[in-house]
Amino acid sequence: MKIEVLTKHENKIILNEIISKIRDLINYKNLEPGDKLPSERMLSEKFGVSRSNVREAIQKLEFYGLLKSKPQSGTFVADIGQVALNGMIDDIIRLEDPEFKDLVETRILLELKTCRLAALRRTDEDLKQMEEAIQAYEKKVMNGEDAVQEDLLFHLAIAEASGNRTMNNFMLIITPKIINNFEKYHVCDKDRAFRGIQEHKDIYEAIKAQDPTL
Amino acid sequence: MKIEVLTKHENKIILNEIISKIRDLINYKNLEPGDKLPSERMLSEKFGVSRSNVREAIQKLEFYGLLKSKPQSGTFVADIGQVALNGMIDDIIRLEDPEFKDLVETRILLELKTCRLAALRRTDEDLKQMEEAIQAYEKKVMNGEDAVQEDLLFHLAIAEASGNRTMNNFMLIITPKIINNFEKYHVCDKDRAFRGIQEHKDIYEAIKAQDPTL
DNA sequence: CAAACCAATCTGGTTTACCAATTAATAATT
DNA sequence: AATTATTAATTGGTAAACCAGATTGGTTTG
Repeated sequence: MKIEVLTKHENKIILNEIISKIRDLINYKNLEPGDKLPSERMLSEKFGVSRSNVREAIQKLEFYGLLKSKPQSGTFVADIGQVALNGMIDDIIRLEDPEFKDLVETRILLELKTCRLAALRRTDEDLKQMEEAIQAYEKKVMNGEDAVQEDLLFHLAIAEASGNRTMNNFMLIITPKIINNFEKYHVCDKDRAFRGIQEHKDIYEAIKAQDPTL
Repeated sequence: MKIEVLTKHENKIILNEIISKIRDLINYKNLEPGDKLPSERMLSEKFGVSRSNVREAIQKLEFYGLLKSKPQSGTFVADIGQVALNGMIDDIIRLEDPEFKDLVETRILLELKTCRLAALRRTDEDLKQMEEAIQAYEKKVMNGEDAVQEDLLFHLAIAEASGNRTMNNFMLIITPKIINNFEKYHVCDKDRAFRGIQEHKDIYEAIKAQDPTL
């Protein structure tokens, strides 16, 4: 078989095609939750693609909880009905890379919520971490240096203190994407950074006092 | 080399170990944003693990936007400073699977927000999708059947109508996990399902009227 | 007749070998 | 000596080979 190196985009296209074909197969064969998919080898042959690609597609669907593969056994349809499975796969295929405004919008939403949760649930250990992050931030700003990283770490510390692992994970996913887009525009002026110090301290005090009214 | 089949958990452990070693290496070598990491082969040799494992670790860090690998060229540190990079990697390693309450908490937060956004931004096409989802839901409930899937699709339709790809993606990630945990307890009784119909219709009308006060 | 056993086969996971694009080093040319 | 051509080595990606656990159908045994 001819070996070819694909770009990230091309790879995404054929990945979606395979996912789409897997969906069609599940429908055509009327596979129900718990049923076994054909083996990766058979799928790769049937679809005319390499097993690596089939594995990639399966792993993606597994990430979204639609399939479940067991070692030395097979890949199985998750405990989700056909209707939901079709809807979700369509959504997954349709899903494109997020725009910057989507990221910011989501980040604001998550930060508000994690702050409130952190105020209710923070441990002393969490407080200590946040305190360190603030001090690092303040030090950088006072020296006139860029403190985007320290700012970020403070917010991640809050997310961790919220005790909600899902939101913490989402914050981790969002943050670097924001940073990358952020640095392009370089929005952070000096005044903003100085105001940031007081803001951070206010948030810290509120969380310390366990007062969720931010 | 001895071949060994690992459980998902064991695999996760060694993955985190490799990630941790990559972080140490970046610190030790003082790699800055844009600098190139040693090749996958060298890393696998240095760490005493297989290249597959190294690739897995790199892909995970790439998912979180900390590394960037270019075909036939190398793997590079993303445009994120050392401080942030260390903080994020520590967070990623520490991150564990979410608990059920975390999922529900996040889902509620996202649904409220996506509803509000959908009310502001929905297109006619979105409305049509939502309408279909409601009808399917109503039909199932009226027949006394389980309608969890249709309920789910309605909420996903809202997420899509919100126009925020990040939140849409997050909803996709959360939903199946919720379903799996949900069906264990089987919380959905008949009365709740019937009330759901009216609730859905109310939400639909509010979004149709572009009124974000849900 | 049912249960236990066994070997052949199948499966997802893992390692190995190989590919082509890229990069560096070297040679050739002006 | 500087610049361009050319060759060799390196790299992430991909396909193929291999592994051991699981499955299955048939056989034997109680």
